[in-house]
Amino acid sequence: MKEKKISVEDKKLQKRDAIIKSAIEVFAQKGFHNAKISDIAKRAKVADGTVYLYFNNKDDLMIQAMSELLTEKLFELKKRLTVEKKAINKLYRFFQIHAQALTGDRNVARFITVELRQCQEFYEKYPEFTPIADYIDFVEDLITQAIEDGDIRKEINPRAYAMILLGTVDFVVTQWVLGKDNMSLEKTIEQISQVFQLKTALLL
Amino acid sequence: MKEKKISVEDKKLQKRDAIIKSAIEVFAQKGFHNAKISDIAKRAKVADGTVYLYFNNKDDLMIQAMSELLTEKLFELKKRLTVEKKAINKLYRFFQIHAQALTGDRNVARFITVELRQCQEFYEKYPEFTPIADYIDFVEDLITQAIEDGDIRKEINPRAYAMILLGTVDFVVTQWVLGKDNMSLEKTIEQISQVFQLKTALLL
Amino acid sequence: MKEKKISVEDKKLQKRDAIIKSAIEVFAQKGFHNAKISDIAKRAKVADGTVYLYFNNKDDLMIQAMSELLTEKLFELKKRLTVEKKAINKLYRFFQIHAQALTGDRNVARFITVELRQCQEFYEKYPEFTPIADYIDFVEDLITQAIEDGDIRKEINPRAYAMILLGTVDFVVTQWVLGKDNMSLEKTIEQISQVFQLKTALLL
Amino acid sequence: MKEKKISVEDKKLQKRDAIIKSAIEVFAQKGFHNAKISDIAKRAKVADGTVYLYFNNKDDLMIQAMSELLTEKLFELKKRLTVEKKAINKLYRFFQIHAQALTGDRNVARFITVELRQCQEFYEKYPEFTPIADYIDFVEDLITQAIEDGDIRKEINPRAYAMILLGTVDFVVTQWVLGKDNMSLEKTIEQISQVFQLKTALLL
DNA sequence: TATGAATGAGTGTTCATTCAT
DNA sequence: CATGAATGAACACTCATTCAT
Repeated sequence: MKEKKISVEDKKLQKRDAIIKSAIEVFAQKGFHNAKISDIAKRAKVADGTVYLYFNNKDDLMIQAMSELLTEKLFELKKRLTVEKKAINKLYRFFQIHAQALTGDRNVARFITVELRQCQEFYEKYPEFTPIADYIDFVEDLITQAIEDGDIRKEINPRAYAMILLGTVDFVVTQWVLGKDNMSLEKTIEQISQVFQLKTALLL
Repeated sequence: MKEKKISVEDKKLQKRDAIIKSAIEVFAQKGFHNAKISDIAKRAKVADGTVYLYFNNKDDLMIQAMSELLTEKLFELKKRLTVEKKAINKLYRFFQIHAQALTGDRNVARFITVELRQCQEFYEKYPEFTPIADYIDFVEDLITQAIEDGDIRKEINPRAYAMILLGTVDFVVTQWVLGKDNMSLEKTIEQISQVFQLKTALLL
Repeated sequence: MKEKKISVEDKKLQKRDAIIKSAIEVFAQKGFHNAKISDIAKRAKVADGTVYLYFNNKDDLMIQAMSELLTEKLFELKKRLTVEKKAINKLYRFFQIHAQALTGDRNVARFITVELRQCQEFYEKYPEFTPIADYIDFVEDLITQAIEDGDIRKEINPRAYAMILLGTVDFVVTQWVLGKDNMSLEKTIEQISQVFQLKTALLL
Repeated sequence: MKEKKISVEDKKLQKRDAIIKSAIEVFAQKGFHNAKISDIAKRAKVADGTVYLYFNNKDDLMIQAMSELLTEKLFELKKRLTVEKKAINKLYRFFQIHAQALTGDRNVARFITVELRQCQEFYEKYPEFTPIADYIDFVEDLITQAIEDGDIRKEINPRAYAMILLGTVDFVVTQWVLGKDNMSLEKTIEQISQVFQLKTALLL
């Protein structure tokens, strides 16, 4: 009985996860407005109507898909950073790892850099939806720690520097996603990374 | 006679400009996909069909509106930078002026930071549409000059540094546009500017 | 269970048939270009979108409506001709029955004589759409048989004679449909029929 | 003065004729509904608005273009038939000449066989528009004369026989225009012509 | 007369959402 | 819970017609 119940709930979760997974893929490939619920349902192997058993509407699906994707990516990223002990080192690996994480899947990269923005409607409708805030907070914390460690000058504003780092990743990945940068992404990341390290070396 | 001719041509230009202006406003407020041609026409005080006398279709209107806006903004920006003689100074004023220019009109800011991205479709359909490339090139040139002037270390890759600068502006403005940054835009800009100047002081 | 299943499938067929029926009526009354999908949908008592569940587009609906109508009419016609044993008799009844069949429904008549032609676009787009070919083949076969029976002189080209017969029906019905023939359709048919019989009597 | 006046009127006529000529060409090529006034105007080298100085609207232009074309064709046809003295001979040459006249220009043929029909709207709106009636009357007269000459049996109804002849031409040309008849038009015409002559020989 | 820029009504088609089964 | 057939609102774009010049 118990097992059965669990199995039923598992099925529920499985179905919801399948839809989220499909949604991320389809939204990423086609963009929010060009993505069709029926495409997402088909890919998740459920009926169109089933999507509405788990999500209120297309907006809701988008928001939940994004939240989940970003949460997951941030979680993975944090895990990979545990190998570094010092905040300053975590910081400079963050840049590379974050960029490389996106490089692995152009669709996901597109989803995060492009789609995430176009949804002002969402931000207005759902003010609690603050997907990038967690990233900013995380990086800001690292910088604060590095300052406390004496690895970054205390004159530097942590939030400001966080935005420089995140903004740069975002911009570079966007240019790559939109296919407007002839330089290879990896090479660009490397060059920028060097600039940051040059500067930071001097910031000590 | 001559005046009449001019007046007719002026009217044409006025009408086209009015449509472009409306398009920028409506696209910025609603986003490309939610913007209706009839809204744009109404705001420009012309008939729906008139839009199609000046533009091939909605895509074309979007692209021309963007191109014109970006060209105009870049032109203004360059003009304002002429007061500075040294490249390094131009560079550090660029950041502030560019950000302030966007601050002046939230719609314009949203248009450039948000809409400009969502149009991967455009970039695929119209590869000749490279609106940000001019900005990157301009900043890159300034950096190259500053390096030649001996004001920035020659180890720094100009393109990489250009992307750091532009990416940061873009990110900050985006956060402001999407209403997710509680700090005032101006203050953020100021703080980031200081970080850059700190670094660059050390870059000498 | 079984009945339920059948009933569902029946409903589907009923809906498709209702749309085809409406399409024939509306296309016949207004002509292809002036017929609105919404008119057809309304008459079939379905939503506009429902039409697109059963047909790809307006062209497709037109082609399928025509095909179905012509197939059905030809089937009925053949059935009614079975009472005649000899090909020559079938042939001379064909003319009358075909004409009378059209007389029964001016809309159907108009559809077949008028709309069938205006669709050169269709013939170019969909070369496999050959609605009248079956009619010509059928009549040609009858004539060939009549020749073999010795009821029509072997000097007569079957295809040529088939076109005379079909062309005449078509023309007469067209004149009637377009309301340009004051003589009653029935009377005209009768008179022409006599001419054919006169001739054929002599053809023996 | 007088010459000038005439010249002005000539210009008027020239312009009107140019528009009619263009209309026939464009209507024939694209069909009534797909033909654009602007296409016709461009081909006639006048402004769009100029068309409306000579014709009330698109319908009117269509009707006048058709009338003029048919009148002209019938006039030419009658002239070519004057070489024959006997009605019966005129009759049997009519079939060939009429068909050949159409063969010369597939667009004109399409115009007459296809477009002429689809305009039930016209026939309803403008009952005085009876373009084919003249053809029927002409052929009917020839048959009546042939009967009077003793070349066709008096049992034959002239109107009925006229419709057989005209219907056959119409059908054959239509099949050719719509590209559904593999046999060459000329050959078909020849074969049908033989059938008629066979029969008529016996009608004496 | 002649022009052609401007108009705006008109429509095929899509797709998020619902609900009877 | 799950389905997927049905719905119908929404919208880009066309083009016959007008009218100020």
